[in-house]
Amino acid sequence: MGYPPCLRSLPMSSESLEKGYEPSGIEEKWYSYWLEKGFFSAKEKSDRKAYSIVIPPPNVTGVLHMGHALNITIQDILCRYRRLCGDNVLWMPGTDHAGIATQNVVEKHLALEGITRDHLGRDKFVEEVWSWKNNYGGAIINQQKRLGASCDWDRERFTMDQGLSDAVRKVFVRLYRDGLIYQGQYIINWCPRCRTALADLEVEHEEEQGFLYHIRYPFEKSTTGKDGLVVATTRPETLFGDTAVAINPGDERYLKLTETRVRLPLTNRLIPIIKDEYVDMSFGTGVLKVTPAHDSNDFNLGETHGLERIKVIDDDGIMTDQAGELFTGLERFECRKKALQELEALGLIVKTEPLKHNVGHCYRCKAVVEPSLSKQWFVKAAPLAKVASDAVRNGETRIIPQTWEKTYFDWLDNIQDWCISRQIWWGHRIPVWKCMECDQIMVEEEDPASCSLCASTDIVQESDVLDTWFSSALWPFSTMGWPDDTDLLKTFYPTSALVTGFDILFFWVARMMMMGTRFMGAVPFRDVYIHALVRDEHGKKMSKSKGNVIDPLKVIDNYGADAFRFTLAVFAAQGRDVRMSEGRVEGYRHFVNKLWNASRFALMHSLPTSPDMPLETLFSMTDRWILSRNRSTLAAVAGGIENYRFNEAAGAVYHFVWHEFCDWYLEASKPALYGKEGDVRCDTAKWVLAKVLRDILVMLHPFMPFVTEELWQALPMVQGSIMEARYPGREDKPSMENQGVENQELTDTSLMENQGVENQGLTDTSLMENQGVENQELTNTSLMENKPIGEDVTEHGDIHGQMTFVFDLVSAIRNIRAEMNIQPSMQLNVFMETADEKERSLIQENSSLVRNLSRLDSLLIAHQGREDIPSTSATTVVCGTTIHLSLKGVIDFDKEEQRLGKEIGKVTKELVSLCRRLSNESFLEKAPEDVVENVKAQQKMLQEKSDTLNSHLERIRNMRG
RNA sequence: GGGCGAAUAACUCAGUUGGUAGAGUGCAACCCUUACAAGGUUGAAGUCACAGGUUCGAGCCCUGUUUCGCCCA
Repeated sequence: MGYPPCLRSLPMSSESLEKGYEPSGIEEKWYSYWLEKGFFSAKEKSDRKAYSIVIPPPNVTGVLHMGHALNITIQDILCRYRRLCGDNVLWMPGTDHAGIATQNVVEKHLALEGITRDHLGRDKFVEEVWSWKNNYGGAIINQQKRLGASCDWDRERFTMDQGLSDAVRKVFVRLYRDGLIYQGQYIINWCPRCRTALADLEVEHEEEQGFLYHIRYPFEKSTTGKDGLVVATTRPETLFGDTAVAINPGDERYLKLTETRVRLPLTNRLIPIIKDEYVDMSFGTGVLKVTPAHDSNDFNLGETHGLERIKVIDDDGIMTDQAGELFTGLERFECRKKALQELEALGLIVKTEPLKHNVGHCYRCKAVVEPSLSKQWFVKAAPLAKVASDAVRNGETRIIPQTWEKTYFDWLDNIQDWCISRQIWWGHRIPVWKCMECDQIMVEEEDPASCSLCASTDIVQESDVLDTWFSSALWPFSTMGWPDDTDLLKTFYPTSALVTGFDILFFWVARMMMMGTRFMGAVPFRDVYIHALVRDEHGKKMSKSKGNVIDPLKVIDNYGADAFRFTLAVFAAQGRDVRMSEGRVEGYRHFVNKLWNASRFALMHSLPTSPDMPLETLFSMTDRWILSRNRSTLAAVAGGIENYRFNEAAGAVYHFVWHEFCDWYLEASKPALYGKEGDVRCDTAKWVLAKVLRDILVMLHPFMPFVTEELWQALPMVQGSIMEARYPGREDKPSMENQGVENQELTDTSLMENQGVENQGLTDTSLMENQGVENQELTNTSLMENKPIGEDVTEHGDIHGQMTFVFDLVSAIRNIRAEMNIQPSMQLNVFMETADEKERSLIQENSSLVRNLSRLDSLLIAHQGREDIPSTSATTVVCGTTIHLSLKGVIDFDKEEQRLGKEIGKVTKELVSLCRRLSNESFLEKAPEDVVENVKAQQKMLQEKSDTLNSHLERIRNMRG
């Protein structure tokens, strides 16, 4: 055996780790190492199972916020985990061109120099935007890298790239030819500040305090002007565009009305009184002013009644000359004020009452949106939506958590046509040409040179561009080279998962589903994982302290990317809101440090340089226990990630590392590691230590890539990067696709099945781990395999339960020490008695462990009922074992009495609750047998405990008395 | 107006087939025990928003109420 004697194992002074973990420097180092090695690169063709994710492309103008950080972290966890499973992983990164937002940014930029886009002209302006994009755009990409994102950066895409633009064009032309894109004159949402149409979705409704104005419209034949119909409106300035007033035919108030026309105030126009069921009798006066050019409902009413449409507000939000001399040229809200003044003067304002109502705002610039009549391009959405919605109904795509399916269905099943034209310059220009000679319309993939009908060369391209979301909708396949039938598409489409916040479920997810099913004939992703949102500065809600926005990059600076990521993984489980708490990140930074120091400790003990288990091994119970816990944790973490329960995965490994590995195993194995139990035990303990630490790093790697790599590199028995490691028990698992989440739960047994996998067919990367394994037949087992070392169940019962008992003994003694204020330095003598043979042998087998961990001088074990119980002792009970701490000369009877009283109180309380259940006949009758048995056993044990404690209390009192 | 979600320890939040509540931070006491004071040991702390119901048993299921938030019209 080539292992150095334990006694010679000295700390590796030169190579030993720093005392605390310092992320800065380390993160940069490993990130560039990974890039150099090409670990993030996907193989276009591979025998390995494919796993793919396309990133939700952030705006090219964007900067990383908490929402992005959460989103990126989750995707990175998935991708890194799948690589550890041996999958061929593609994580496609990129940005979108964010038409309106980017144009706004560049316009502001130019404004500083006193330049407007009109000065420049379209071509020059677009050039400016490109140059801005190339200089300043995509800052977010580098910010994503700081988080550790393992995207395949060589494939980074931008929605305005040539290939993606070609895809956009092809899709537009096909949809047009299929009759699913049309141009039409409808009411759309107009942003007067951005000077463009918006889709319905791009309007944010906010409740505002406004007024409901009751305005009298005199009857045509009124002589006094005092009789007429009173309309109620929140928008008096649109009055100039009224072409009717409407009442409900069933409205009793107006049954006897004979008048047919009213005179529109502030103008001389006469407008008809129409009747329509649509009118809501309960709102206001029951009389509706109808403005077909500035309200979508009025537009529909105008359609059925053949009303004129008069536009009174122009594209800049200024009143047109249709508003009459007095009001023309006024800004729309100025006009409202002035019109009210005038109406007041004329005595036509009947009433003004406060009203909370919803006002639409532009989602880009927050200006109040103007519903306006306009000629725009639309996608006929219903047929596409049907397919997209059915795909989820059939289970071709799963939405997780499932509750979001309802929202998804509701929207798609009631979908409105999608306004896709934008009156801006930055974006994909609509591929439609019009012949100025013969009005022929041409919709082409290639720019036409002349009219297809009359051959005139006087043709003009549509000036509008497409909605950015139109190109984003193609993202899962346009980024992979569609319309070409590329290897990338063959390998990675449909993608495995999409990870996003619910805020773009409609904007993006639903539309990708529509386009994917239409053009690829297959859904774009198998799973959609919807995570919580971290609301920020504009987010309606952050923290109580106002305006307290936390910058993710600052968090990384302060706590390290690993701690931050781990925190986000824990947050991922939450509902719809995440409130970022820096304190929590700090807590998990402590965890990173804990891991660091545990590794540091391990490395001080000259871990084996070969992954093979020593020939001669002697596992202690603690060894078997930690190996068993290690296996369970591997399974729990894998299951958590595979089922998108990141908090469970993170929680499982956290608990294992800190509260099992560090708190118990490391402490328990110290004597062996320090050579106090002989060479064989020393080698065995080191091997177990190395094995478990190795697995811990692997299971933590998806969450904390940097520190795990740093530590991995320090491990003597592994080679290469942790990114080349394999997740124990998960190698070459069959595809998860088409399996229900419920069925994916990993169990210990499923891990066992993969044990003893032959090393023959390993891929080149995994070979690295097994270098130096020359003599297979001589080695028992390797660190890298997951052989069933340390069975969970022995002839005495389960190892976990057994060790829990032993640890409870230690805790019980510590408890007494603390409660009795006994100095830690004071070595005690303990006497344990039990009638239970199993407990007795457990104590015996672990007596040195118990002595070490609870600082005992001596530990005596005996059958119950012995007479030589130390007279001055403190007593407690664990399961069937009574523990007596000899406190000769130092016992404080008051304290002991107090302590016993407290403990008895606790036990009694539990006992009462148990007895109450057991005395309930229907409980005994109806509850499952195992539950009843369990309760009975508990009751018995607590009763014994109570008796023992009471008799001891008695004795103490006697002693004192 | 329709829909969805939240209410659990002082704070931020977990808690998936209903079996008697957990984590991080904070708090208290004691400890520089040779990996870690960013640590260790021990402890205190919850009518699981409210009111009913189903059940042997409800944080969890059902009904209603209150407060807050979001989405859609």
